[in-house]
Amino acid sequence: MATKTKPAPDGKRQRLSPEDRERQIVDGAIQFFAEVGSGGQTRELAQRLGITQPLLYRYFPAKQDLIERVYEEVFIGRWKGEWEDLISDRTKPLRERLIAFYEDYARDTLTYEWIRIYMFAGLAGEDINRRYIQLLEKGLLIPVCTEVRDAAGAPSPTDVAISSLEIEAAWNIHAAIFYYFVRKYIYQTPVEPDLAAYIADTVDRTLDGALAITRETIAAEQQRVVA
Amino acid sequence: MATKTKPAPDGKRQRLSPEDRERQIVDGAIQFFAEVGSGGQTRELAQRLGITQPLLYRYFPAKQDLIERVYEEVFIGRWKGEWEDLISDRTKPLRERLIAFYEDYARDTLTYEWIRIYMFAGLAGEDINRRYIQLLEKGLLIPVCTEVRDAAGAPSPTDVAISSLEIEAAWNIHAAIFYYFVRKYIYQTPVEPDLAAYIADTVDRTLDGALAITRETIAAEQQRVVA
DNA sequence: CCTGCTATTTATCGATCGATCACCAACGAA
DNA sequence: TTCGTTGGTGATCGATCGATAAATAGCAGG
Repeated sequence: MATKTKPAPDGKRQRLSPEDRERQIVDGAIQFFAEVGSGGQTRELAQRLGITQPLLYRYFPAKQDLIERVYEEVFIGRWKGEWEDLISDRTKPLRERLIAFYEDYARDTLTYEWIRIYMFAGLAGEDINRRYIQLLEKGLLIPVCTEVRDAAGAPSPTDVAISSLEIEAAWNIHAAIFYYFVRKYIYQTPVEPDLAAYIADTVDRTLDGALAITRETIAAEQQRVVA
Repeated sequence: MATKTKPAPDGKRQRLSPEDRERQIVDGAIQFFAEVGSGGQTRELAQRLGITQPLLYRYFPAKQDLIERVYEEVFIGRWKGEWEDLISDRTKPLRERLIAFYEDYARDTLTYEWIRIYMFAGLAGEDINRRYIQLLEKGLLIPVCTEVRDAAGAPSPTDVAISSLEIEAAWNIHAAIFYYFVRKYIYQTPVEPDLAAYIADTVDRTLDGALAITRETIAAEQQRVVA
């Protein structure tokens, strides 16, 4: 991910293979657009890469194409299908699974570049955010709700559909972790330095709430069925 | 707040008092910059206001001055000192106080314009966010921690200093509410439509966690004192 | 109705930005 | 060494943007 860009040793031009150059441009663009947003100037990006601005247009016919490549690489490329298995692995306590997941997720996804590009894209009205949220619901929130049901001794979602408040409870856990990185990388404010402790404590605090709301949902449901 | 802008009834120019025109420009700028960010063009802002672009420069010598006026108006202007009293009013249960506060806070502060301008400003590296967070810590997070201490039957902060994990627990509550509006106004994704129910449920879920971490903090502290 | 003040517009400057094109030079094949 | 392919650069175009200055028009006071 971190391609070391030599700033053209002397004044000479350096000729790279198209694959290497493209990689270098995309990596540089991720850093650059994370810093200043997709409104950043192609000339400044080129300067940081140690190349001239027209060269960008040899690899990407328009600036927008480069931006979309960045979105693709950052958002779609970093999702791991195995996370769903990790969440659903009932040989370990749910608490431990959530902590393990969020430590992994924070390392792979909740980085400086990811958080900032994600927020820039959201503000720009890109639909990449909505696409990602669909991925998140299907691959994380619903599995979490399913496991919370199990941990609460409640019926599985195949018997009683997941309520919107249960999804919101899963969002609460996610929001608490996510917002930590918003504070760190967007507001650039000091945060609790021990990330592992923060994740563990936050999961502890928010998971109990999710278990409670699930029990309430099920109790209300059973009340409804009886009536 | 919502100044009705007549788009110049016919082609004629309309002459307003400086106060009215300035108010109209600032209100329009809040809407406009919330939508597109402070990078939005002065010509487009002027067009939306039904005035010409140079007129903006009669009221604000530079674009940056208008932007800072918007920050001032939105962030500093909307904070209510009475919120701290509401949080600290021990004649009502803490749960009810928090719900009442967040309903008020959501109505006054967590609006489309506020959330978006706040996030745009954060990404732009403005220090307005850090200033606001200082306000938030002093006027909300610390008072909440203080009340959580009381509700948990724990010593007051004057006896045992508030730990960073307790502050983070207060942040968890705040993040859960805040992120709901990020989803609504930045990602523009469907959210639970019943805001009052969402706030009440979220406070219920996150407050118990905060009480628990406070009890743990105090227990660890007392352990330390004994040893 | 006239006159002076000033809110508002018209016209335009200089800088910047995305994009294009003709030209240059690095490297492999012969 | 020569030469062709192609990665890379210099120069520049047209559009856009913040900002300025001169011209215009609405309105109050006489």
